[in-house]
Amino acid sequence: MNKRQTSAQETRRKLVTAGLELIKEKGFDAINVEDITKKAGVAKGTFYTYFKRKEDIVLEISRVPFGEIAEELQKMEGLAITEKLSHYFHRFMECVESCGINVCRQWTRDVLDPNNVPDNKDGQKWKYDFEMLKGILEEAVSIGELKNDTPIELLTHIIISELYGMMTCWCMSDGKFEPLDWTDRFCKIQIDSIFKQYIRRINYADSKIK
Amino acid sequence: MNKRQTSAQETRRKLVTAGLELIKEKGFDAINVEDITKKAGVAKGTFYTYFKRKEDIVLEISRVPFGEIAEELQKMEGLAITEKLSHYFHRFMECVESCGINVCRQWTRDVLDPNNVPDNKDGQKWKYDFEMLKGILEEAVSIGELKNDTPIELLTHIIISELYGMMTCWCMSDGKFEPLDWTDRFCKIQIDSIFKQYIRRINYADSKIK
DNA sequence: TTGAGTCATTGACTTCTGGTCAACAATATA
DNA sequence: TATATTGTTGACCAGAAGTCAATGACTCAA
Repeated sequence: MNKRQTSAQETRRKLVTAGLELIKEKGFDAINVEDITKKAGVAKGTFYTYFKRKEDIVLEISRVPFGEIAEELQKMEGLAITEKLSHYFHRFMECVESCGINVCRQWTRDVLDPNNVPDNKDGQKWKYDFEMLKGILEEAVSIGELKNDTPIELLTHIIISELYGMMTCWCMSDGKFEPLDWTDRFCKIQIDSIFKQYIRRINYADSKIK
Repeated sequence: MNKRQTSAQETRRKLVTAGLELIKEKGFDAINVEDITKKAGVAKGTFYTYFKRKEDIVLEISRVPFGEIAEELQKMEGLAITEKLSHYFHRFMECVESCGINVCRQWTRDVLDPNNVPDNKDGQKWKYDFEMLKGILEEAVSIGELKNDTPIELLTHIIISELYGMMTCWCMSDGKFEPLDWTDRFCKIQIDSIFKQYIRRINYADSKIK
């Protein structure tokens, strides 16, 4: 990587960091592009070298924490799908909590923005989540953990719906309840209920999920 | 009602109708206030006689259909709570479908907008839904259908989370699946699972919810 | 070493739109 | 009929997103 590339990468990083801090603190709508660039120490126009729209920086913010979850799941090979999903739910809400309400609000608002049609089809946060979960289910079917007639697309939608429902509800209620408490008390029951009819594992009764 | 009041009511109605049509067709962000007022046949400034912010018209749109659901539920006195909720979920998604993706998108986006702090505390759509559901649960506890230690606030949050999760997911996937199909295949299982541990009814096993 | 080409950076500028407000006109009231 | 009230109007303002031509630091091949 030459000097030019290093410097460009550094500029991008500064923008993302400045953006995250400002959105966390004041909320997406309350700040403008110039606030971000000022904090990052660059000119306004530079923002548009790295992002097409003001909104695009929000997706960037989710990339790191959610990338980590994906890695963790790959290391869980062999574990029951309910355990993987339980981990996913748990970590998802952990990220939600650490990113804060303002960032999460914007993730969901952005996903619902009809103008948000990135060139890259996977550019939307929820599509990334969707593909990741679908992969887990497909693997479970392929190793015989789930029945062959499991409606993968539908189940994936259901799980995404649970996750975004929790996140949305948490934001709506202004962070009234503890996301992790929520996950513990609720998600596991739901995961159990969603999969009961499709699961094959003999040792299911011994699963950690109750 | 005198002439002035009648005419004002009519102007408001024209604005809501025009707004609904335009949002349905083009989406909230793609239209501006002048588009709405032009279609309604009034001047731009008139909009702000009736609504504080452009966003406020979206809440107005949900008032009629969701008001109807509330009325229906009041007529269901005596029925099991699972049946009431099943009806609620069903009718909720019916409204979601009939209002269309663009309107639903905006409902959720609006609920997540930190600037959306109407004077009237119940001015936010989700708070209306919340109070309505909480009322149903409270009644169920008072008549002994649910145990006294039922965590009403938490369960209400969970149900709201299910509803908004479904709606959000439907919008995200661009209306890919049938909302009512979703309700039938999924919600009933979830309702069942959410309440299982709190329900008292002897005839629960005979409940229509399976 | 050099100089032509590349590309990140800049910030003034354009464009758009949400929201305001003072003047006006239609209606109510005494 | 005169005065008060209140819905209506549209020019205007403010603010912010996004553009673009000029700049100059850096790259690389000769």
